Amino acid sequence: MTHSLADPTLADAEAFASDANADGLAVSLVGPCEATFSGRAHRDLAAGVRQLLWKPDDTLLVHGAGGRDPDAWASGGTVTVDANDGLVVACDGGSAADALRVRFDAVHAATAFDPVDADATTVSGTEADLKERVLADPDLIEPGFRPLATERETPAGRVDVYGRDADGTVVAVELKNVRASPSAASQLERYVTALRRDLHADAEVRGILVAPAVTEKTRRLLAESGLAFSQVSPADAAGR
Amino acid sequence: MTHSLADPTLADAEAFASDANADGLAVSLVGPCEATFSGRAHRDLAAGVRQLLWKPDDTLLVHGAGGRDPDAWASGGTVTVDANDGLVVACDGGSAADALRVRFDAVHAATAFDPVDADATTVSGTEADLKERVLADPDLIEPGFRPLATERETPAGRVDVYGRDADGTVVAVELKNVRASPSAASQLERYVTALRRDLHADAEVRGILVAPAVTEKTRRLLAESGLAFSQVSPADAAGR
DNA sequence: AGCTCTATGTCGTGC
DNA sequence: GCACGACGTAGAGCT
Repeated sequence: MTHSLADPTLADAEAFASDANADGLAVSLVGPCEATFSGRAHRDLAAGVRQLLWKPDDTLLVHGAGGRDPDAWASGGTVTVDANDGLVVACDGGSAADALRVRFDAVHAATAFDPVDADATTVSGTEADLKERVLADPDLIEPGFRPLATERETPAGRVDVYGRDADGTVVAVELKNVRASPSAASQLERYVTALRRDLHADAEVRGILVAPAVTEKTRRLLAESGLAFSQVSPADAAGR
Repeated sequence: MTHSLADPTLADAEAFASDANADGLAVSLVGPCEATFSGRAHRDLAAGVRQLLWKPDDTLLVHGAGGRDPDAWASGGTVTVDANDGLVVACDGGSAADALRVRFDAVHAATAFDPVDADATTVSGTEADLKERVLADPDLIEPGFRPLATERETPAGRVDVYGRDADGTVVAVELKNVRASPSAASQLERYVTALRRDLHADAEVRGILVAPAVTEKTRRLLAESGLAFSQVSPADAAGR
């Protein structure tokens, strides 16, 4: 399934890579290369040793020395390989004008393998879990709060949780499972304003930001807008 | 500089990887593995063939069949390798509670190489370029607009460009080099509100969103908030 | 270290 | 297919 070449000629590397891709395999090429990307932005990668990963879905990743993100990448286009002048792996970005071109002077190592699909990966602990948690125990948000709907539509977007507080006042809740930034405060304010407009002119609408924490500036923005903050962590059961 | 092993024993792979890392090299391991991540969220990768890239800065990337983003990753911690029970490459996330553990049943291919630094990469066509462009020719935003400051601080965050229009009215400009979403409108509204509060109570403050395009909902939100939109593309010279 | 914001963000979801 | 918002966002720039 997995096979490799050490120091292949460029012609051999070209055949190796295109055969592997035709077989639905992922290909890793390591060697000195330069690259350019042209699309929404422009990117130039000066000569240096990098790894190119060509996935079966025709995603190209060019990785250098550091960082989680590739130095250059392309996806959603058609990939071509050509060994006429160096080994050129190129991706024309399909509908977008994005184009990536990687040119290897030499290939030190080539590996092809049959990678597992993304559905072998499961994730938990996301905002969806936080929502489940507060719906199961609405008092976490505020004693007496009762949810009426989730993802309620407003002209300004969907409110995460919509309900009423102990006094029967309408409440819009915005959930964040990370420390909340100013954008979360203005997002909530947008919803509250839209709800006030949508309901009767004299309708009172409260807004509560639910998150494990807020930044200082965010706390101030909430206060200025008359919005509340309720501390709830996504995981632990000792909320509020 | 670049060297490889084909189908090494796990002990050999361990020695290969730790030696290479000690020499400041990047290491690629391909083979059947499973992995778990525990931190801000949880992630489980069922058994399957993947590529692990261990960069010299101790970033770990686990890539499967598709997508630009790794199936799992870790950075900012200490990486350890151990071949006692499978080949385990683990990263304790340092200050964060993030921990990634990858366990290989076998290693089909191992490659070590000396990757080029990120400073070999240059980028252009970003929002910074758009800012330069409108500062060089402020009439692109609106005839008569005159910039007074960039990144002006307000209690709600930094205004991209701050100036006055042809009538002398204060203007806050928010730049986007992509099609603008509702979040851009509320970001601009935050700044305008903060400026009105900061300046005299009777101060008039206008807000202009500068972007190549806006979505329909964004256009409506701008109108409701009394904010303007000015179409300027990051690249082409035919603005306004 | 903390905070704010950009990004070729990418990715999922709902229309 | 477009739009919208979350993301273990990552990464840069500034205080």
